[in-house]
Amino acid sequence: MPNQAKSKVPPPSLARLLSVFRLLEQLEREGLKSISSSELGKILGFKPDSIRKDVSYLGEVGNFGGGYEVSKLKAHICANLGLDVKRKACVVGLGRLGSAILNYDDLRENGYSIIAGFDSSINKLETITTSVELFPAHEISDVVRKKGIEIGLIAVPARAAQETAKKLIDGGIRGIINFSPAVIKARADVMVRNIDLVGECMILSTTLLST
Amino acid sequence: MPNQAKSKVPPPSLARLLSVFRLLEQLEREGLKSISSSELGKILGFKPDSIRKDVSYLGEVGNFGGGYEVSKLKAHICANLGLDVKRKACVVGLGRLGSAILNYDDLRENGYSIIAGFDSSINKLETITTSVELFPAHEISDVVRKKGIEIGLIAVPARAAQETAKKLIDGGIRGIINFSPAVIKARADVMVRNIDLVGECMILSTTLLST
DNA sequence: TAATGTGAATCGTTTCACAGCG
DNA sequence: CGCTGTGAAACGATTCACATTA
Repeated sequence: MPNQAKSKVPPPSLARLLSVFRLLEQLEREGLKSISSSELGKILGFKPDSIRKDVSYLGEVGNFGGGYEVSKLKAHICANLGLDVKRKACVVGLGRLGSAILNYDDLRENGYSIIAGFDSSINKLETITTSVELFPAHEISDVVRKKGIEIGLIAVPARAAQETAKKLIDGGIRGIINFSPAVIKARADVMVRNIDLVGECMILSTTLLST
Repeated sequence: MPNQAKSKVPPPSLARLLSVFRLLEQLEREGLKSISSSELGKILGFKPDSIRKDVSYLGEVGNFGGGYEVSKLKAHICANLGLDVKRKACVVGLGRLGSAILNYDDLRENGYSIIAGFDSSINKLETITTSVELFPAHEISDVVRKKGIEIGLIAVPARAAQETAKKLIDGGIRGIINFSPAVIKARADVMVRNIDLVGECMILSTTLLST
C-alpha cells in the first residue's frame, strides 16, 4: 500500500510538484478547501495541463467535477515523494553565507534539522553565536557518520569545495548542496546539486543583452 | 560583425556554456593553452558531444586536429553571450542572507557591481557596516531608476517578495533573482530566476528516499 | 457542466554517427 | 590520425484533444 514511488516522475515534474506542495501548505493554513489545476497554474505560473499530468504520475486524487481537495492532494504528494521524512543536515564553511544558511528558519520549518556546523578556522568557531553545535573541519567525516547526517550544505571557497565534499562523502553523506562555483565530483550514489549565484546572474545578463 | 547572438541557443546549452566559460577563465589563469571537448566534459561532468554542439551554436572556433584554444574559446563565448558587459545590481532585504550577498566577492569578480542595498528597517540600515550605499525600502524604485540598476536580488521574507518585486519593476529593473520561496509575478520583459534552498533540499530528499 | 486523467501529437534536447579538416 | 562540427535518430517533456466522471 505504501506506494513506493517508482522514480518514474520526470525531473521537471518533480520540481513542479514540490512547488505545488508548498503552495498547498500555505493555502491549507489560509483555510482553503479545494482548488483546480488552472488555479494552481495561475498562481505558480505553470500550465494547468502540466500540473494535471504531474499529479497523475502519483495516481488519482482529483474530483472530476470540482478540482482537488487541498489537504488530500497535499497528503498525496507528501506521501508519494517522501516529504514527511525529517532529514539531518550540516553546513560546512561558516562565512557570511554559511552563517546565514546555518540559521535559515525556512529549512527547519520544512523538516530539515541543521545539527552541525563546520569551519577550518577555530577562531570562527569560537566567535559565532548559534544554537547549532560547531566543529572543526577535520572532524567532518566523524561527525557526519556518528550523527547520521544525510545532507551537507557546502559554503566554502571554491578551492576547498572538492576536499570538503570528500570528507562529507567519507562520512556517508547522501546528498550535497554546493553553493561554491566549483564543480564537485562525487560517487553516483551521492547526489550533488549546485546553487550558483554568479551563474544565475550570467543567465540573466545573457538573456537581457537585448537592451 | 558584433554577432548579435540570436537567442537560438537552447537554455540547457546556455547554462553549460556559462560553466565552460568560467572553467576556461580558471584554466587560462593556470596557463593552459589548449583543451579538447572531452577534457572539458570530464572536468565539468558533461558529454563531449553536448559541449561541441553547445559551442557550435556560437559558430566555429576549434582546431580540427587539436581541440580548442583556451583564450580564443573564452573570448568567443564571452563576446557571443555578452558576458563582457558589466551590470549594476542591488540587494533588497539585509538580513543574514541579504548581507552575505551584499558582500559576495564572486559577484564583483565576475562583472556585477552591487551598488545599493535596501531594507525596510531603518535600524538595520544604520547598524550594517558595508561599503555599499544603503537606502530605506520605500526608495527602491527611485534609486533603481536613477542609478540604472539592471539586476535585483531579493532576500526578503516570502510575504514581502511580491511587493519588493513590484518596486524593482517600477524602477525599471531588467532581471530579478529571488531567494525567497515566494512566487513572483513580473511582466514578460522582466526575467525572474528563483534560488530556492528548501526546494533543492526537497529534491535531494525525494531522490534519496530509497535509503 | 466543469474539471480531471490520459493517450497521441508536438516540440526541444541529447545522443549518435560520421564527414571534414589540420 | 584525432578531434571538431553537424545532420539524423532517439529520447523525453510539454501540449493538445477528448473521453470520463461527479
